Formats: sequence, structure tokens, C-alpha cells
Amino acid sequence: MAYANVLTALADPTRRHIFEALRQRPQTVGQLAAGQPVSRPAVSQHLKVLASAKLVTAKPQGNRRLYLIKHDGLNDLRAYVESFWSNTLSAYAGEIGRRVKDKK
Amino acid sequence: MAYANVLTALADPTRRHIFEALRQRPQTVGQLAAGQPVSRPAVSQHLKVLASAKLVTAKPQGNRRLYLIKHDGLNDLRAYVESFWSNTLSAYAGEIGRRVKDKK
DNA sequence: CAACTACGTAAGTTATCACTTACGGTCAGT
DNA sequence: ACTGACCGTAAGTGATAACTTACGTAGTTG
Repeated sequence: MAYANVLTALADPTRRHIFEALRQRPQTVGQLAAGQPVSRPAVSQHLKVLASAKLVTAKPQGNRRLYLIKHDGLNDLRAYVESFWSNTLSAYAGEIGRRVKDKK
Repeated sequence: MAYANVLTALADPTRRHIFEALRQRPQTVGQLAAGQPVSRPAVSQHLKVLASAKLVTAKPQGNRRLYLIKHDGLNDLRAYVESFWSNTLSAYAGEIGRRVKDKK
């Protein structure tokens, strides 16, 4: 059920921008805010959501906090997406037979 | 960029329930509404969102509309998730240690 | 034709969420 | 200790979105 938090976290465009900015390299809150059209507190709030979804983590360094991506944070979502690929086809096969189009 | 619509579509819990109900078997709007705690028009609105995200499609059958999952609708999201797996690790290599000294 | 069914859409309400400014706390440097 | 930089949180506001009821439309049946 952890993919639910991941989906809601990545549904927001600003949050995706932040997440993809961290994909390039770890960054502090100020650096992230500089690359976004929103204020710094807004970035902090978004980072809080991303952290609660286990997508990012903070590494305090003196005065600042360096945020970086948790690589295994997408595992649940990945598994969820993968499961649809093989599951629905077989489930549909018994239900409506040949009407499922095989686009391949 | 199509994964954005997919993310927002699957971010809503009710919409996920509908989507996963269709995963079992194709269903009409009335059947879907019977399995959900919301009204039938609400299900119709959710199906509209799912259809615009290319996650489901409708197959009119006489009086009713049979909805079923579009299997390739998750391809963009899948590719998006997959791309993170291999990309971030290499991008992060050697970056953290350098950031410690980096003063901005 | 009339009545019923199944569905989509319009209109309106309410709750949620993303954003702002203001404030408090922590750390480094002077 | 004082000052400034960096950051998180509180409080308040505006917009969005999920839901409701009411209505319109297309198809089926008697």
C-alpha cells in the first residue's frame, strides 16, 4: 500500500520538479527553491511530503540540509505498475476471450 | 510527459479502486458504482479522468458502456519509474563528498 | 408511443491542498 | 554574544477537485 503515498507525492507538478531536480544531484533547500517558481517554505513543505513517502531523505550538514533521493523509494510503485502488465491480460482472457486486442 | 496525467489519475483513492476493480474484469458503470461507496455520477466522472489519461477505454454495448483497462496506458509511467533506477546512482557518484566543501 | 434503464453532464457545495507571509530555532562567523 | 544565513513550522488564504442532486439523452422493452 506504500505506492499510494508515492502516487500522491508525485502527482503534484512542483513536487515532481523537485524530485527530478534531485535526480540530477543532491541539493539543499535553498538550491532547490532557486530552481522553482515557488517560495522556499513551499519547497520545504513539498520535501516533507516527499520524505514521508520515502522518496527523499535529508542529510544535515552544518547549517543546511542536503536532500537526496532514496533509490528504493520507487520500488513499491514499480512493483505495482509491473503487476498490471502480466496480470490483467490473463484475467481478461477468461472474461471476454478473444476481444482483448493484442496490439503487441 | 504523459506519465503526469497517469500520476494524477491514479493519485485519487477512489479512482485507484475503480481501476483495480477493472483489473479483475471489465465492468459497466453501474457495476463499478455498486462496488464503490460513492454515487454513480461520481464514478462516471472518475472514468472520464481515467479515460483521458488513457488508462481505460469504453466499449458501448447497447444501452450500457463496458469499461476495460488499456494495457499500454501504464507504459509511460513504467518507463518513467524505470529510468530512475539506473540513472540516479551514477549521477550521485562522487557528488555528496564534493558538496561538503562546496560553499555556493 | 410510452416507460424504464443506463449513462453522461450541469450546477452547486464542501473539503482539501498548494501557496503565501510571519515567526522561531540552529549553526557558522565575527 | 551578536549577526546573518539556512531551514522548518504556524497560520491564513485562494484555488482546485471530489462529491452531491438534478436533469438530459440514447437505447431497450412492452
